[in-house]
Amino acid sequence: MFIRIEKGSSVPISRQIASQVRAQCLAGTLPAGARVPSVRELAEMLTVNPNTILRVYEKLTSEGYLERRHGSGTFVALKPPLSQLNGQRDKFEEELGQLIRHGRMLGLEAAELRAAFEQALDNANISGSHPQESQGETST
Amino acid sequence: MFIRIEKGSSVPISRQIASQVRAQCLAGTLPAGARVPSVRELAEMLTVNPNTILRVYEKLTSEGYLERRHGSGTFVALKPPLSQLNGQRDKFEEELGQLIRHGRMLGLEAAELRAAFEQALDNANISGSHPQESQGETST
Amino acid sequence: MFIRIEKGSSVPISRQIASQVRAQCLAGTLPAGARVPSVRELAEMLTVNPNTILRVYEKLTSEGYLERRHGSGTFVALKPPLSQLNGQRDKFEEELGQLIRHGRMLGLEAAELRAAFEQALDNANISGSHPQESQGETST
Amino acid sequence: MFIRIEKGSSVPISRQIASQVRAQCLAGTLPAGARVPSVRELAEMLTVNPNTILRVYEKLTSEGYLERRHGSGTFVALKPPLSQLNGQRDKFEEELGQLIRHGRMLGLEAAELRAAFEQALDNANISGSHPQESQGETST
DNA sequence: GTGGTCTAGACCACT
DNA sequence: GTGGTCTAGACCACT
Repeated sequence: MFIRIEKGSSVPISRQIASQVRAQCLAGTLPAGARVPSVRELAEMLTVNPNTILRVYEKLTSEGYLERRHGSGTFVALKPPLSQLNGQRDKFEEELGQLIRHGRMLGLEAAELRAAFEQALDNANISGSHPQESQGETST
Repeated sequence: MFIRIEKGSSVPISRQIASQVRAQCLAGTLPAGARVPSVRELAEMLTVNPNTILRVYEKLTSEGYLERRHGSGTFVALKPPLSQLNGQRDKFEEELGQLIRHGRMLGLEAAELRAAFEQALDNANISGSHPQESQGETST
Repeated sequence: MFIRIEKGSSVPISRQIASQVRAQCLAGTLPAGARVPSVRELAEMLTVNPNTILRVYEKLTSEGYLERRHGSGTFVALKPPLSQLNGQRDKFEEELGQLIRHGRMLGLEAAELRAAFEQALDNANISGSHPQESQGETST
Repeated sequence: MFIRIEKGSSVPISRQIASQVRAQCLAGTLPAGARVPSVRELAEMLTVNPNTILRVYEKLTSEGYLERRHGSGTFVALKPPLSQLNGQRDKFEEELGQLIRHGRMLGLEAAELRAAFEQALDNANISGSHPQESQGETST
């Protein structure tokens, strides 16, 4: 399981972890039935208080994403709440909208915002062709 | 002054307001010396408790964005901390990166992310030419 | 932490508390890193509303005197703004000057002012030798 | 009438003026029956809003310090509330005590406080002999 | 009218 | 337990 924590962020660590686990369950990156790290393992991996991880697992279990099997570990639910995928994506779009409005308020132009977006896409390690570039490549 | 509050958001109202005012001060949308709505006015406009607004104004004053003049109102500081503009933009890019990684985790492809981004740009009322469209323009 | 509130004073409670905490941070009476009472504790100790204490802690945090750690308490900043010590002392002298001019306007003579001053020093629990007394000491 | 305003002070201008006028009435520096400057004159002298002066005069009149005679001006009351002199002096001592405790909290030693006090006395233009100096002079 | 201070109390998030 | 956010409302001070 890959989790990335932004320690400086104003978003609480527990939420950062929870939303990333949720996303990976919904996207299938964490396949149904897969075992996730134990509370202690993940706590150590992220250098976070084990209690924090415990709360996150508890919450995600109550939400139907995970299943805790006493003595054997924590697993991605066999039937994760896939119905929530669209809701999560809607929320994603909503947040993207807010963030872009914020960028606009900071005086960033459409072109600058696009540049930042493509940069961020690259950093997120997505290869997919970029419109401008592919256009240039093919037409030239 | 234009402020948009997302009441459902997990980001506290006060922070939403604060970051929007900060951005507008830095971008010059709120020019130095301009009077901002009174605590009560803004509270009414946003249907938020006046105390919440007061706290925001207090914080922004301590940060150097605003100036409160007893009995006459609250104003954009004559010398707003413009030096923070770049820091704010860096923070914006950082947040954009986080959000896009989140979208990726939700299984969204680069193309889908781009579509969502352009949609959000449109909604943010930015006309600037879109790559796809510019293609159309050149081809015509 | 020792705080003394003059409830009858025209100086708001919150400012009285703030200036005393500031002074103790600068003088080292409250050593860097030390834990200060929780919002609720101090509120109870001083029989003041917790919100008032919270505001004070917020302000002092923004000024760099304190650090709040969510869930674990409030602490004297590791690097308190010692640079402000001289400024605070200058302010002290300025206020002393104002007060003494006021005493003069009330018709108090230099001798009376000195008597009041020595009395106040005694009450402030300072042993340091008094001019008059030291005279006695040297003469004995 | 001599009034000194500290514009940077956190004490409102109106209170600074009021307390100085009160003190001068009680001390007799402003003798009973004496005419004080008109609202406009004083406002101009102190470059303060006339409304502020008006409020001060109103307040002091209601307290018995001044008398306003329509068409001819404002005067020190023929029978100013001298009974308040002791109360004002008590208040002065109380404030002196608070201030000295504050100085102590700032880490100032008794000797430093005394030096500041004598300095302030000098600045307040009081000649009265200083204990230390006079002692030194005579004994040496 | 403006902002400033303070109380009271609810509910949430974090360790 | 800790701090964080928010509401509701009183009363004061300043222009």
